[in-house]
Amino acid sequence: MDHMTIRDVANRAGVSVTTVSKALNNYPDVSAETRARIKKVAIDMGYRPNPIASSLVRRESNIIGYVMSSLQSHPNTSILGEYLSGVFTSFTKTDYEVMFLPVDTQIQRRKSYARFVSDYHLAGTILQGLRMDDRYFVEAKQSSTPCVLIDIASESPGIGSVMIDNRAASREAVSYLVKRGHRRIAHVAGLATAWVTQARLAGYRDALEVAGLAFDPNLVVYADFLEQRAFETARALLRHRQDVTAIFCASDLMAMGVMRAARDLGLAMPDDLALFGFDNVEWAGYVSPPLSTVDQDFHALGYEAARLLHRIVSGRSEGGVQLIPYRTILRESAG
Amino acid sequence: MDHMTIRDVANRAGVSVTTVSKALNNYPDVSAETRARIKKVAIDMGYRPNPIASSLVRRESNIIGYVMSSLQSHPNTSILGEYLSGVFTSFTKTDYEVMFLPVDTQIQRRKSYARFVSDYHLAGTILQGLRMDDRYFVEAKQSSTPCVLIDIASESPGIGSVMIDNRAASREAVSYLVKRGHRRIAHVAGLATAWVTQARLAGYRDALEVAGLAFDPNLVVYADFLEQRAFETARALLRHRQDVTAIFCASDLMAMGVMRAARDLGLAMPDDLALFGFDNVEWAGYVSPPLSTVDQDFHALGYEAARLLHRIVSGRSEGGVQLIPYRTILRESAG
DNA sequence: TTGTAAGCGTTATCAC
DNA sequence: GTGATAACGCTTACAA
Repeated sequence: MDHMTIRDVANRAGVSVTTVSKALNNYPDVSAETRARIKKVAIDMGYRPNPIASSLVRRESNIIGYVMSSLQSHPNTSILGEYLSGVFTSFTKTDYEVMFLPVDTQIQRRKSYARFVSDYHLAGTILQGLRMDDRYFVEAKQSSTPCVLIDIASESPGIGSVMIDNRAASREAVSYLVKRGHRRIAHVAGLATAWVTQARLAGYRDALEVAGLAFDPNLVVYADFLEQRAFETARALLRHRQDVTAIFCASDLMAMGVMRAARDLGLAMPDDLALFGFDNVEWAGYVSPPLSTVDQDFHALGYEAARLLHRIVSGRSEGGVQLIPYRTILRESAG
Repeated sequence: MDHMTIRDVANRAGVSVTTVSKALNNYPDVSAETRARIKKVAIDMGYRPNPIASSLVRRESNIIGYVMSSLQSHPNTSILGEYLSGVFTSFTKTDYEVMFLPVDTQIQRRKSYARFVSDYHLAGTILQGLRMDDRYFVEAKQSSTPCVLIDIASESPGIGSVMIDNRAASREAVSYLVKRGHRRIAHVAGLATAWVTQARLAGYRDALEVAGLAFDPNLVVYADFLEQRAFETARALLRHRQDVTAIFCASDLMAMGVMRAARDLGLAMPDDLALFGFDNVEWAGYVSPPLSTVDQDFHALGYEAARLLHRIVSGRSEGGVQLIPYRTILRESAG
């Protein structure tokens, strides 16, 4: 016998398959006594229900989809492991499995989001790394399958969002630079189509406004979260605008590019140029000078995303935006 | 109608379900004409076979499992995205989906490898980041389900392995240090239970032997692939053994720890201490001094692992060890 | 070459 | 409370 089926359990327990199914799924219309006996038999036999057969008839699986964009080109892949770790830590209490659905221009998927979801009757999805203009993001919003977005705030009902308060975090970082006496603070922004890019830019402007400093559009450059582009744009900026004494970067990796540019131009850090990053990636404290940054707990983001999704799936939540705590990390780079 | 079934196609095409199934699965006993007609109808209707129903009867799914260890604590998670990207790029030509099976002491999975595989009738698995003493590694070897190991060489028949030639790569790196005149070269090794740790250590010894240098066990320390442990062990080593002028690290992250130790002790790099890393992670060229290292193409590793698995699953390969090219990257840290 | 019918292992419906 | 029976959507002997 390859593996036990519900029939085997039924035979052994001397009841019908129906009763076994009901007992194991905790239906109310089974006597406590029978239920206990059946459960014992099932455990003794090492019976495990076949999730595929179950999915077929229930038209819903216990699989959730982890949709992620830019697997290949995105520089912050180091974070992926943390996200996933959080997701699994959360799901370890449940019986969910996680299926992977990468969305990448490189990896041309034939399947649409809708098809992926319906093919496997996914219970829900978590979407991470998507940009505002991603096809899958639009599809997910229209789909009736529960989903939780990481790092995108969505007003749509029934959709969950998990993120830190990017705007407040950015405001804090830039305010710190202001407090250190900087008056010309540039901002190396990320990818324009990323939701967080807008939020962090807004926080940057907030801080300037609070300090009574004028916002200068020329001091904002977009480097698409790429080290090389940050290097290039920052170098160009620092060459033309020697009044700039501090830079707030929307990611640590871009901060690396700025550091490289500073080195290239012979600027000492933090004396000639103060720097603030974002993310607090694993090596942020090891570069020289150690990088001041905003710590995001990616594990917690993944954990809460999974938890929220689970609540939505089981009807215990309506979705909405959930904020995760962040921390401002002060190291030498910001002076 | 929620979604098309094979019946709808059969009705529309004026044939039986059986014939549709045969036509769509390219069975020989269907006339070319009927097959063409059926396929056209299916496409016109936007029909997609239900993989769950198919799996139930075929007792095999088109899902492969991506088993990975140490999701949380492992420092090299930055590499995960590259691996996955490669896997998906390879599978994009097929109809496989990827299910995630993290194995972590933190994330206590109730399921065994065998159960995971049989519950979903996985077509095969890719195992990455496992250690030699991992329970799942042992189980996978015993299982009859095809699997491919990344970074573990296995002699078992029917099992595939994909990796770079770690031993040769290490020998090359250390030989370079020898060529630069170093005579006392230490080795910061990784986790003792990782397969690559042994291979890299062997390459280190090879290089010493070729150069006629004595192997000194005291010059080998294990830092478990952790930055902090590398920092501590390297600092202790460098304090007691001031004759050491070069260090070969089994990972770039550990090399960061060594850099920190050198800074701590006031050693200039590469003049007082030359350094060689391993992996060529994204930021390896951005630290100061830029790190000499061994470039692993993690994307290619993932790609080839998936390709090999696909060949094994379809009976076109027996498994075996497949080596991926690597490159030695010389930067300032090695002098 | 095509179709009939019997499953795959569950859950849902509705009698008893 | 419990149990036949009919699905779920597909594949596959076996007939025709």
